[in-house]
Amino acid sequence: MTTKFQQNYGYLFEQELLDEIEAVGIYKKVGQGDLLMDIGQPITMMPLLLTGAIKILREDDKGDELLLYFLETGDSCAMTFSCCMGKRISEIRAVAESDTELLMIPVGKMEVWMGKYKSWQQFILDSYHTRMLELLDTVDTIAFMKMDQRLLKHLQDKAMVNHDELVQTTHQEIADDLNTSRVVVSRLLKKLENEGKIAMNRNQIKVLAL
DNA sequence: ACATTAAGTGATT
DNA sequence: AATCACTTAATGT
Repeated sequence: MTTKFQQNYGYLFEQELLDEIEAVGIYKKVGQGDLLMDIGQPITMMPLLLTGAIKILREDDKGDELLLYFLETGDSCAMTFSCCMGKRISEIRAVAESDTELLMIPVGKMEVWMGKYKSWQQFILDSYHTRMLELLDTVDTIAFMKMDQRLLKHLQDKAMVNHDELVQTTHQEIADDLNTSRVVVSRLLKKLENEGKIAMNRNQIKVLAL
């Protein structure tokens, strides 16, 4: 665990901060599909991803989900930052996209470190910035791209975060992530297959056009 | 062999 | 692009 942490974050922080993080951070391992954080839940810890990936979802009043973006190794969750601005309730849901190892930091510490370590402050601001860009990208995607393009992009993203062009999922799951119906996904996937961009089998899709 | 779950299809809005 | 109402195919027990 220590080595994985050093590998991904070692170059970011000074030794003193690294020591503090290792002293106070709680190592956690979660399996694919595990719920890490839900809407309305109080935030007490902020995660630093060591391996794996997490998907961040929003939910509408009817319980329909929409995927916002993925978090990968080296990322943290921007929503946890806002809890330092007074609000301590999560606005999003976080689900493990794959088996994931995390280092959980108590939110109290991140406030203290903001003042104490320049490198930490920089890390938080950078993270916030990249999350913001990710979010803008998905807004663009939802607003301007047609379903077939969104679908292909989603598959490519999924292949990317899992480091595997073979995506293990069902049409229904994809439909949930994109907030559309399974029938539509099935039809568009068939079209993509005919175009030679993907190959399909039950429960798995191979992304050929990366 | 049977039940369950995933995926395909045509028609309608 | 969504929904309905099936059908067909793959898989688990």
